[in-house]
Amino acid sequence: MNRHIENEAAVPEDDGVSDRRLSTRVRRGELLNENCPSRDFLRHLTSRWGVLVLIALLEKEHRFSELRRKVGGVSEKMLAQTLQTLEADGIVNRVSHPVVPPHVDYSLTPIGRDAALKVRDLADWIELNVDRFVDARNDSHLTA
Amino acid sequence: MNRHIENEAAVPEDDGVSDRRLSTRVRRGELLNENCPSRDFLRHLTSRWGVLVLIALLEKEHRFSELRRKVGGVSEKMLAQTLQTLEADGIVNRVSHPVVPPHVDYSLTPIGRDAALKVRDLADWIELNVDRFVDARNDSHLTA
DNA sequence: TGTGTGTACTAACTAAAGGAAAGTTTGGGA
DNA sequence: TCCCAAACTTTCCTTTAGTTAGTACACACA
Repeated sequence: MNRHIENEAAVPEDDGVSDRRLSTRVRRGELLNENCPSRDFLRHLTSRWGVLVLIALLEKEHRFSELRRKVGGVSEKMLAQTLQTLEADGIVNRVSHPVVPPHVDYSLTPIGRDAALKVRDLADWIELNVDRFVDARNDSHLTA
Repeated sequence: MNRHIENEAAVPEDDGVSDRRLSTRVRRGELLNENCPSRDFLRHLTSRWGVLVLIALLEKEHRFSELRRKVGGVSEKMLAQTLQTLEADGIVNRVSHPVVPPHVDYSLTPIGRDAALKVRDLADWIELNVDRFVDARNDSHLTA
């Protein structure tokens, strides 16, 4: 059965498959539409470990185990998975030097750097305002 | 209370439990540290549905089912959970009118609005650059 | 009178994701 | 000889996300 909630407002005649007309289909605010392709990139860029990896890579390129040590709390599995996702998105570069022991360098692509700067802006703002957040959280508990 | 950010690099002796000395423990860039309290807010603000809820609430306050319809793809359970988390963080206000059928309004708190603006900046930038992202993703597949 | 609708949830359950720890491969050092 | 290091992968278990069904109450329609 058709469980999808159709958006009666838009998409007059679209088969939902045409990737070439993205620029005409997707306009600002389209993120709220379930099928918006930006959602994937947003999800990857704002993923739990993705954010932290991007911030680390802004400073300089890193090796895998360097990132592992730098990004506190990340497991090897999740770091590998996060890096693979970001690489597939064209956000990070992976350069493997075929030596023993292995040596792999991760760095940001041009668009990856732009995106990482945006992500870091948000992260920095949160850190600078963390006290306001803590206060707001406490207030909400008192009110509740 | 001195909440200023310390520049000191070390903090050599810390039991990891003292919440009162956060201001001395946490400095800019501390997000990469596993215990940084900003991480929770970052996680909540950048959560899959949190981002979209914040963007929707920037436009105007919404009722629960209004959000449900607006944020495409969200389930009632996840919407409720997301809203509860954001409320507990002091990011959204919940106002329940005791009528039948139920009527509950969700809106942004002051800090929630500030945060939502930052989040929307990032989201807008991604939407505006989605074509670049798609190209970068395709390139990475060709290279790989 | 009965059936159906809308609202804001919660409970129960299943599928998916996350996380801890061990295994893999290859060469070099103690 | 045994162990280690790097960059993963695999296994196993826990946590989270998602789906479905259900609730209370009022109103609309037939």
